[in-house]
Amino acid sequence: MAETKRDVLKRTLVDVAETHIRIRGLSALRARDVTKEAGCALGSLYNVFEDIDLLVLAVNSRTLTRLDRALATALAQAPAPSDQMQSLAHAYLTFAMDNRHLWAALFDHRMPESQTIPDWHLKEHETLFSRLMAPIGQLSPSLDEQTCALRARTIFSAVHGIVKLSLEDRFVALHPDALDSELSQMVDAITANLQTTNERLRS
Amino acid sequence: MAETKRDVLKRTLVDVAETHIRIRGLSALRARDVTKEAGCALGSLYNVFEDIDLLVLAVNSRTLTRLDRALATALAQAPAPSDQMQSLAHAYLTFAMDNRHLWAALFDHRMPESQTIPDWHLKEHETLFSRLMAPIGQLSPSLDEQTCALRARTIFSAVHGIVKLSLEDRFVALHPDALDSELSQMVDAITANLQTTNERLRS
DNA sequence: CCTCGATATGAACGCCGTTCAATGAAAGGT
DNA sequence: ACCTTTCATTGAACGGCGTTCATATCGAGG
Repeated sequence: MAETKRDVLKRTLVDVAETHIRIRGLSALRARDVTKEAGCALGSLYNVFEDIDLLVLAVNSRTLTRLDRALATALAQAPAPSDQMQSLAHAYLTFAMDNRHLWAALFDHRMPESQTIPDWHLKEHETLFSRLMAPIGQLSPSLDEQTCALRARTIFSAVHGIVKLSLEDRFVALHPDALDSELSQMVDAITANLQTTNERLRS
Repeated sequence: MAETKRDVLKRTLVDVAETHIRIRGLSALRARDVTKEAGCALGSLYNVFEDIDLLVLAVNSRTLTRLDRALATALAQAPAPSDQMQSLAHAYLTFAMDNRHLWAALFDHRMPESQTIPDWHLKEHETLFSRLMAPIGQLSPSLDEQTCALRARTIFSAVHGIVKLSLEDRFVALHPDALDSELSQMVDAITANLQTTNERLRS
């Protein structure tokens, strides 16, 4: 099936919105700006997307895909599981710094008034967590899959918290080297804990 | 100096806004709703606050005060530094769950267009971090004060990340017991790491 | 009782996301 | 070639938002 004109417009709108968010941030995104730059009428946006939030989700979907590729690369480049943990965390930090606004949009965007995020998009987020499961499983082979998934989510959240608060305007900016070293230290603590947990379970 | 009418109105507006955020969340806060419920005209809000963001900061300031008191209590109730770390983390989780919208507002609120957060409010946030410094200093006496403050910020961020992502609508809700146990595990990992760090530095 | 500075008011403004009647374009039938 | 039917496109208009400001109201001092 060929690409319809509708598909072309849809892609153009996502392209324009992505560029806007990358440069000016999510909070500066305006339906009028996007449609003007895409060369279509204001109303056309609503022929293609239900509302502007679904346009944002389309941009976030792209960002998640790129982020996941970065994590997969980081995973492949490290040999031992403890190296993989470090590699994943620092790849996450690097991606966040290189894509500040697009990455922030992943977590800052809110659906309006009790409208829920579509399932396909939630699953894209879960993919991020699951990247951690391989090294966790190797460091703690005694963990069953469900516990492993839970642990992956927790560790992701901790690393995410460190990166997020560091990059917010709310707080005094940290020296990049200090941030890097703090993150390494935290991942070390987590990795060591996974290993001792495994030893406790084996005995 | 007596409390002027202006002060009374100011307190009433913060009271009303606080209740609104507690019940309906920050994103549902409207200048018209607040002033109507406070029994004053729409414009009166702007005689007392520069804009609605400073009203939100006033509410957040109250929340930070209550949160800090909860952390101080948690700290006082635990004897050993490792217990204090656990106590602080769980007090944070409890406060977040008991004050979901007000607590979320602390981190979800954004100043408009490159306007910066006032210094007095930034300092209130820093107070939170510094609550961690006592137990960290005891677990790792070799750390100098600056490193200690840095570490406090990192550990706060990690715990915060776990609590924040768990309570977001974005992801599937976790069973409260599982969340509690994951948080304990993470704090254990961090505490153990602080101790081994200290031993490495002493040798 | 009047005067005048300070305070309170809410209609009006500009901007926002969203809607929808009107217009235009494309496809098919005769 | 022409009409008809269907569907996409358009942008003025709508309701809701934070914010402003000319005007009305108040209250203390003369």
